[in-house]
Amino acid sequence: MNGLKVGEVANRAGVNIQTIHYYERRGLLPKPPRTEGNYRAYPEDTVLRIRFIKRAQTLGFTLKEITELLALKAEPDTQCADVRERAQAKVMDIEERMRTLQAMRKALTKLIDECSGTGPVTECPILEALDTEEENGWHESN
Amino acid sequence: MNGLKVGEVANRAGVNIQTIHYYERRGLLPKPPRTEGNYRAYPEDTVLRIRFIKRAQTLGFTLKEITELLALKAEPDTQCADVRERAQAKVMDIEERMRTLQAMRKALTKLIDECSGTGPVTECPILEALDTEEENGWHESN
DNA sequence: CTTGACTCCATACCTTGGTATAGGGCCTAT
DNA sequence: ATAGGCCCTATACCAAGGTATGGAGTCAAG
Repeated sequence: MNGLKVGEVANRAGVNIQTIHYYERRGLLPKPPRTEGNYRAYPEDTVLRIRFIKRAQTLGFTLKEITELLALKAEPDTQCADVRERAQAKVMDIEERMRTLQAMRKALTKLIDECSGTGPVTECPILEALDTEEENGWHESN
Repeated sequence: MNGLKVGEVANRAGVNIQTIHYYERRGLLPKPPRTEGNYRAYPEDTVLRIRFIKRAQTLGFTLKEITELLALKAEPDTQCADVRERAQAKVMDIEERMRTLQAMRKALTKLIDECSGTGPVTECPILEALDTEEENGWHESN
């Protein structure tokens, strides 16, 4: 009997079984052939495919995007530039999220600086800002 | 009849009605008194409270954390330092997320630089890296 | 008195990436 | 043949922050 059982794949790839089934449902893993007893019999390279998925996740790609990357990879007509484009779009996306976080951090540290950290909460500039704020540097020069 | 109806509050605060009910269920808004006909009759300051919540969200606080901030605010014994502490913790949290994004961006731009953007996808260094990568600068000096 | 706008409540649905559970079947060793 | 360890499917559940829907009640105007 050639092929790995799901638990074997899960062990080797370092994910759990449900995740593998989930990826199959999502279309990230092709449906493997079955044994007599209806067990999935995975080809060896399934482990590599799962690792690919996991690495792409650490780079910030969503499962939906990874599905697309895998499709590009499988398609022989794909140009390398197509992949590069996705990667560049993802960088833009990451930079956008970084800008949001920077704006948050800036606004927060400003409030923290204004707060002596002493006295009752009724005079806390942080809460006062949240109560009445009109303008706090969010909009210009974030 | 004193008190605002939920639709009025929603309009003034710029959120929708379901959100207000949701905040009430979550404990972010106190349960308002009811009219004869069982309509919620909100005090005026409910609008301010909702705006407080929305502003805190733009600073990165979750609804759970905002619930705590509101509790601190209501508690007369609270020291300003308590609030300041939350804000500082949130800054740490934001910085952690920024580091994650920076690591992603670094790894991605490295791959993009290695990719000429020409040729078939079978030779794409980006996909190759995802297939076989052992070490890509994620761990040291992120 | 009826229509339309508003409100009530409970419940389900959405996204993303899984995890958990129940009730069954398969396979191997003893 | 029976116990233990796998595996199967379907379904529900989790975080987070809402959004949507359905059926019923309320209220003011015409």
